[in-house]
Amino acid sequence: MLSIGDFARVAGVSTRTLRHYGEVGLLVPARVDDSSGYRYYDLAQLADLHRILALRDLGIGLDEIRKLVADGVPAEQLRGMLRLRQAEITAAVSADEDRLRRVAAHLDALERGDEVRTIDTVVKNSEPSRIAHITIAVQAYGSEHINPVFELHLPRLWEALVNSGVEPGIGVAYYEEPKGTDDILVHVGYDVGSQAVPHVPGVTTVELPPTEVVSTVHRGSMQEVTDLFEALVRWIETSGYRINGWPRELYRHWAIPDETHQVTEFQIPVAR
Amino acid sequence: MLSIGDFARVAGVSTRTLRHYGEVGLLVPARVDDSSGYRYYDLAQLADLHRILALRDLGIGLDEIRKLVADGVPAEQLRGMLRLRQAEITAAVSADEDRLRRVAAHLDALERGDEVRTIDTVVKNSEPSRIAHITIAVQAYGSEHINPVFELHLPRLWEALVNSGVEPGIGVAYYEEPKGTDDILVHVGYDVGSQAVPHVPGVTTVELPPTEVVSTVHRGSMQEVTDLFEALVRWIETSGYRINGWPRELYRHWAIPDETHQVTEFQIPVAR
DNA sequence: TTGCTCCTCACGTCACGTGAGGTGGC
DNA sequence: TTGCTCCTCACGTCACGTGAGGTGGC
Repeated sequence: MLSIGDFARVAGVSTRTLRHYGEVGLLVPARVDDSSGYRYYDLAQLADLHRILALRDLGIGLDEIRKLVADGVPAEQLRGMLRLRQAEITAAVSADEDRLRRVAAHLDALERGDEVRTIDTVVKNSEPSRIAHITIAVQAYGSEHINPVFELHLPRLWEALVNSGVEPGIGVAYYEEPKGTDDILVHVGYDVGSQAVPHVPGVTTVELPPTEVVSTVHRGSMQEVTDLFEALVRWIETSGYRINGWPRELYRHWAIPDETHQVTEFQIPVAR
Repeated sequence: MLSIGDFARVAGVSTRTLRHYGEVGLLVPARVDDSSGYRYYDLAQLADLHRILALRDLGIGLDEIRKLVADGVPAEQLRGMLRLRQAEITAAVSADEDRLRRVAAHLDALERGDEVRTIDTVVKNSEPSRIAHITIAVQAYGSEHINPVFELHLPRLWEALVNSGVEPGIGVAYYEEPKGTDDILVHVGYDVGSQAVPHVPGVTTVELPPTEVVSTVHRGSMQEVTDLFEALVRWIETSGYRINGWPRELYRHWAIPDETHQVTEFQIPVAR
């Protein structure tokens, strides 16, 4: 018979741990003194405690351990638990390795002194959206090519939608680079939710399915967002993701002419 | 201005999370309605939230994040945090990989149907101990060689100690295999704690320093413990440890002649 | 009037660590 | 009498998830 302190010392655990295991019925003292409440353990219980500690070390919860030892640790059940834990730990390792790459990507962006704070960048699932848009081909990115699309064509789309009884939501654009040409197709329009959109020449309605995206929020003017875009692409590559779709811009808060209050979300679909 | 639900949807978090961030002062709504208590967020806060989520994703605690964003996320401080997290995650990964090897070692023992339940095996730090022992050379393990040591020589050691006024603690043995010979040196004696041991011919007092050991508890007779010992060595090797000292036996509960209640702890010093 | 969104508590999670305040044997 | 060990509460941990019970606008 050992006192709780001696037993704890022999096993290399704290007395609090032993009391806790008693409380949850995992390992109750062989004898508890009636008057003093002192706990006494039998040395034979050292084997039981070892078994508990071994299972705990593998990351099995005390509840599971209790069931397991109550059943006498049948080989089949133990094998199942171990296989399960193997899968769980493997998943945890690869999640941590992914995380490690993301940390490295942020550090890399810091080192190269990227203007852009990649630390504002987040990986999330984009909401599904349905947009009514027009499509215009341009020669290159850069405001001298892009601006006309927004200034000439977009107001007409707005008008057409409103005239058809459709209430436009936030502005959305995505940039497609078809193979075999140098053109860039600017698709730009408005979120229309679940509203029916009557046929308007030149206007297409598409569903943007929900997808994993790397997202960052930009405040202010859309001049000079090319740097931000490039930093984002670099972050994606460094962090071990792969670009998996056309980049999008969501004009969350449209504020013309006071561009400083404008809020734009950039999204690039990604996959592992 | 967005309601909490809309803001949550845009950011891809739960409303509970937003309320929590408000509670802890990490991200308070731009406006709270006086009468209804409704929270309203500014779209400009989406960038702040993204930053919080990005840092959280790296495993940084909300408290740390609060300090960081309060200071405007200075590059130096951010770099420090990221480096720290890098080290922490790396440590977590390698701990998980170790764990994975231990799981595999248990599974391996199950597969080969080892008599011995390696699941009783635990890695712990042995208590430091001081023992007074005699040393006898034998030809091989096996009871026909080992038993005489215990039956002939050990009782005399006990007597000598007691006669010298020393109170022997538990029995301890360790088995040394010196290079260049086939002999096995059986060191066997008693724990003497901090008691002074007078000189007795043939008796040596040594400190067994605390060390990381793989330990398992055996109940019953010491016949046929060779299988257990071999399974233990196999477990050690499969689980990625390295044997780092001579194996020990601690006779935690000495019960002769009723050997079924005997409790022996086997320890093998290990390192990574 | 019926859904929908929003509100405020407040408990639960997991395995103990860490006091606080008190008692019994050498 | 002074240490030492042991005892029983009971809060704290971390970032929310999950009801419970209730309210205000379309």
